[in-house]
Amino acid sequence: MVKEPQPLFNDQLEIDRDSYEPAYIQLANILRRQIAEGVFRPGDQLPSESQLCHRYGISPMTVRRTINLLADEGLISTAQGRGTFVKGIELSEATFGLRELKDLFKPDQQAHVKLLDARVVSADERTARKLEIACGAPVIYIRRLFSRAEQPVFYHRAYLIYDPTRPIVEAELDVTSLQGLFAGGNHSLLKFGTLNIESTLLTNEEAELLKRPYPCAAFYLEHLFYDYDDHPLSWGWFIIPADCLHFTAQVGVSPRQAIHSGGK
Amino acid sequence: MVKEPQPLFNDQLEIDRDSYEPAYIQLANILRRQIAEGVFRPGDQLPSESQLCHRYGISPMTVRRTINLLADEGLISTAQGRGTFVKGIELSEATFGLRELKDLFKPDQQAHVKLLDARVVSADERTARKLEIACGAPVIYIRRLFSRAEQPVFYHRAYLIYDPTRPIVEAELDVTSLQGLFAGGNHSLLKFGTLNIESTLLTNEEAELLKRPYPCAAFYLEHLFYDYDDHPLSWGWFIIPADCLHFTAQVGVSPRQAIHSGGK
DNA sequence: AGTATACACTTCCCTAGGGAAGTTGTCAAG
DNA sequence: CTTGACAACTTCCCTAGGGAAGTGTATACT
Repeated sequence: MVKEPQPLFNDQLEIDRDSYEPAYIQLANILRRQIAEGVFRPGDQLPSESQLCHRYGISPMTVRRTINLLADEGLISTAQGRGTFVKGIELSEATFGLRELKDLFKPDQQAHVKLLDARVVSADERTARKLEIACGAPVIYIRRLFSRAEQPVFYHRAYLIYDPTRPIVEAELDVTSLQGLFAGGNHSLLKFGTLNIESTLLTNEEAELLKRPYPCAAFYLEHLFYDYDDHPLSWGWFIIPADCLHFTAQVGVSPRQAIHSGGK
Repeated sequence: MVKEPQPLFNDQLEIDRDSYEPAYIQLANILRRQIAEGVFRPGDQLPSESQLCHRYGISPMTVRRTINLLADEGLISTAQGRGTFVKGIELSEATFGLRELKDLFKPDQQAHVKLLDARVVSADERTARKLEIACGAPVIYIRRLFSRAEQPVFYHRAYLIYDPTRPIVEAELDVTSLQGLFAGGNHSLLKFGTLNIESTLLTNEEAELLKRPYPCAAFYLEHLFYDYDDHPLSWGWFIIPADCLHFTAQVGVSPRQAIHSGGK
């Protein structure tokens, strides 16, 4: 029985039904902050769903949704019949995305794409295996260099299925296709893709193109895209010098997460 | 108007109420497969929630849950008042995890940790800034080399807050702490952490320790952990040669995802 | 003592709606 | 022709439960 406290700065203890924020998000924020403040520590059991219902005066379905949300975030874990528990931070659960990379593609006045090559070649063994075609079959080969403010930012090589009946060629050659791939809104033929990130050294050719000294570290980002028939459509890779890109991730509850909305 | 087709292998068209699989997951699989098969293409509008209710004979709440699930996956997007639409694949939505890294830490007979250094030093400027302490204040410095089958796998350096009143020292020095950090189950003092991944060259010292030729590309994984008082506790970085680690991710609907359960 | 059962507890999934809020198209009034 | 009201959609959030399934404990029985 807590006596009605002063509504401190952002220190919510009850669900405000008149708020524009949904109840399930408000509850998520309350629990998140309690975990962040150490009210519940890793390994501790959280109040049961029915307890939370009574405590905050909301229906089970809404509580359930909050629990699912926090479980998705990796903050808590649930075990049927036992309870829900606070998880300790796990490095292996950290995830990072390609948002930093997306910024590189952002088109503005300073951005410039130079198409170095675009021709039909015959597939070598590695390309043929990736694209699931016969060795020696014709494929489209493109090379391009992306610069920003006269400074080379990354180098892209790709092999595309050669199929005159399809307009994929122009779409892929187009500068905007890449940018659309990152920014979304491209209603393309691509259904599925796999990505692979490695760390690598620039080759001499790459170092020259990217105007970097040798040796120079870089990210190697490989992509392989499939169409709606589950056939490979394009395979290629980006070479991005180390000074142009880095990835960040977080684990656990950040202080900011607990204060701001933090919804999905 | 499709005429009732033969129930092909795994080609579910209705919700099976006797299945062990929840209805919302079955519906997610149905929609996922329809998207994968091109029944709904990027940009297309999906049937409305009430239509799905009638079509599959389930309640709105269950449909809602499916929609949320697929939206979380990034497969569809919803717009209030307009409808729900199939999204094209977006590279910027790809997420990479650190599971590959977790495997490196997996302790077995072949794994071996060599503690190269563990002593108290005074913080230089960079360390002091990261750990939010005074320049010159004492900190614990540790260096260790992790090998597998006699082959060096990564090199770790870290600076820890020097606080004799806390047992963090032993916990961090312990080999298992690292592994626990990845595998979970550590109910530690750590509340929050930030990670930073870059591509780098091995220094001469690192190359020698890791038994790699120079030059050699590597991942640089920096970590900064905070305790429950929001004070930095440890700062350090892993150096992982390029041949020991790579990250993978997928975008769009993979054929397997559409067939298997794929629920969370 | 050891075993089986019942009970209290948990999470989990689901029903069958109602109402708020946003979008779009229609249609009448100006 | 333009504008504004309105209806018909949509997604979104929520209620107030019920039942299934898993877990742990206390109790009764062999």
